[in-house]
Amino acid sequence: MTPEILDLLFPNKLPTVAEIEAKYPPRQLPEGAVVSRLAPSPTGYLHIGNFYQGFMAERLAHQHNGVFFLRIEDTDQKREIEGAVDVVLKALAHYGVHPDEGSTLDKGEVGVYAPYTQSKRKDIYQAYAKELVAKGAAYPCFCSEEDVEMRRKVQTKQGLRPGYYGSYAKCRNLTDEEILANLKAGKPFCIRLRSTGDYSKRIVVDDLLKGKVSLPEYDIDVVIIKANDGLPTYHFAHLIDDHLMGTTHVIRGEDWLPSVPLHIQLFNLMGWPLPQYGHHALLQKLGEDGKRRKISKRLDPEANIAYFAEHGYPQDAVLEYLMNLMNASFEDWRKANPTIPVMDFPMDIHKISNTAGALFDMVKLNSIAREVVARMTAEEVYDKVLTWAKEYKPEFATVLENNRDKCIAIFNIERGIGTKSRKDLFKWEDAEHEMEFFFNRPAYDESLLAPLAHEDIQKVAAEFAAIYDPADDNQAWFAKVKQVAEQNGFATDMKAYKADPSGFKGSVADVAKILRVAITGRVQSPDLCSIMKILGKDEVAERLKING
RNA sequence: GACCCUAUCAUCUAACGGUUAGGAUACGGCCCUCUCAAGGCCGGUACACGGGUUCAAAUCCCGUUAGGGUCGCCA
Repeated sequence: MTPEILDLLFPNKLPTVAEIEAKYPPRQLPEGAVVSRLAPSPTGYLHIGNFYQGFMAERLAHQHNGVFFLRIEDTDQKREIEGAVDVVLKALAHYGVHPDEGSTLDKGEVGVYAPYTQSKRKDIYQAYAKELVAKGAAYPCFCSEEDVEMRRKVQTKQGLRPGYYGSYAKCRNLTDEEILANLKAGKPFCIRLRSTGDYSKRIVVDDLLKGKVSLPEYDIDVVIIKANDGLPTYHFAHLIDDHLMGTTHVIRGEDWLPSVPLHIQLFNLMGWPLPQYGHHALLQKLGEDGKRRKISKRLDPEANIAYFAEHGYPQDAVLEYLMNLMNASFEDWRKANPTIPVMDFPMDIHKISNTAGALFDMVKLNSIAREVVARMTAEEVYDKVLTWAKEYKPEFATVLENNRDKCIAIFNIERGIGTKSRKDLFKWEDAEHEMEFFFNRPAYDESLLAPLAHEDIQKVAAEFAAIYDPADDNQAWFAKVKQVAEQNGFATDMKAYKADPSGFKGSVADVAKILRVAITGRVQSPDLCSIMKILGKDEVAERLKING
């Protein structure tokens, strides 16, 4: 490769490889420290699988006194969306998954290996690519999209493995004269790796999560620098960045497993130490056809991590659910350590199940959310609901802010210690509906009380209102309910009622039902005594007035 | 089509050659009970199939089948 060609291929002034290596020296970290990363594409959307992967990587790094960084993989400019990086940053911040390096919401990019945005690292990739071309380890390819398309068609038709390899690698052996002619003719070109792999040979990789995997060597001359913008493809960017940034552990979805031989080839070509690879199974969903499939951006709203914030799932519920997917032993740990933050769980990378992808289970997530909320104090619930409402339901936020004490009292109803708590509220978007009758007098609907007689209902309500005292504790309150029951021919004792239903107008349960419907407008509610206390004597009396 | 990964209750999974195959969620029942939500107790359901290896297999090996993934100048 002549210097003339190299200069035509890479016309810009580039730093030398030595300069780059000097600028980004290896990390000085204690023995055994893990450096891992989350490397999303800025598509305006953080996929739950991506978040899952990042969370796993973050735990691994931060539990092994290492570094977790965020790198933005924006080498495909067609997919770029304004503000997309903020979407990622906000999601991570929301869950407390903190990168040590990379873009931040308020301080720009932090970290000594900056920039962490691939489009800003173009010169770095180009410098290495230039060196590879100079060495003959890579070459310019002038094949057009149509050429590539045609080749694939032919190969597929003949039942051959598609790809730019062997005799199908048309530009692999162009002479300098041919290259020069193409360049002078202004033909666009990409840079391809001159693969040294032999598809008939095998390579065994020791994957952190999969164990030993045997794969064919990679013989395709992949594109490393794209023609239209000179930016690298994923493979090349991964090589350069994870080398320079000192990544020790590459945690990613198993959809990357087939390209591991390529990545190993690349690292070997450069003479760089290999990172430890760990490929996790992909999160799945049950499709309409009853078959499993990847969680899909188009079909599944919960594929977007933002879904859970929008619906007011507690952060810890999502984290605990995902942690449970990583290490099933998390459940046992949680049971034994009900008050310790999820981030203190010792996640064990070797215990991540090496199975097919888990089906995303919303029901289980809900169940975990109930437990998470049950562990909170009423004040915590209030704060969380308010934070959610401010963002997604401003008018509800106003109600919450104007009635702080009342709301906390409401959230405190039947809030016991841990498992004994009420577990109906588990996502904040439901709070408004559950609290509605505290703020708006419900319409009285007697059909809910059928077949009780109107006069009985009226009398029960009136008599209870007359003796109701908010100072009563639960026992005293219930004694009065029983008293009213007795006065009106309702059984005070459920056993007696069940033994002889026809001997009474109904039971004490029916009396409570009358009160409940009048007070809340519903046939089901939390503890009625507590509700009445919060409403106060006057409001209770008002709601118990049943017109003739 | 080629290559790779995976296979235990409905779901997430435990088991790392010897267990009545364990737990959680879901489901059903009973108890508790002013309704609901809880809580307590109990219950049913699983080693994909076929061959080996072994005294012994869910576990190791091979095959079959099934599901998933990859085969882009997307990541």
